[in-house]
Amino acid sequence: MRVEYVEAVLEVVERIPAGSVLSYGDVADLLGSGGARQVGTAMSRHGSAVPWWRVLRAGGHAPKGLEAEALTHYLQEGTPLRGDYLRFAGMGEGRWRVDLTAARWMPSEEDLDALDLIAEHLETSLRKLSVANDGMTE
DNA sequence: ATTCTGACTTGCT
DNA sequence: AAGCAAGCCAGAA
Repeated sequence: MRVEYVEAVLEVVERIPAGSVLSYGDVADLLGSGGARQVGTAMSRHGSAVPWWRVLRAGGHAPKGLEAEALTHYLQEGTPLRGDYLRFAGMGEGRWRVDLTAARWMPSEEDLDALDLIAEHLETSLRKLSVANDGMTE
């Protein structure tokens, strides 16, 4: 996975405001490159320095293995949740999910501009590399 | 080229 | 809610 891709993913995640979230697939769509799995891989390996809990599965479940820690962040940020999170909030246990329809980030116009810029930059740098590789192959 | 492996997704039981 | 199968995209062996 190219560093340009990882950086683009992280830039997008950093723009998600507290209390909002995006699914892995959402991020991939915004980038216009790769898929949900790629975003997941990038976050798994390089996401520790950004608000990683704001990117999660399409069904509203937090990233595998990080549910407890994610829940504390959701409670702090007031992220819309569904389920029995109240009862076990302290331990991060119980059945709960982020209410994606309510919590999904709706970027403002300027945010959209910034996101477009990120996607565009990513596209051009990836294109350059593929051209360079074609040259090598021949 | 083939197979396996993922912080994935969608549809169906 | 939980499990499964398929489809998905990329990297590694």
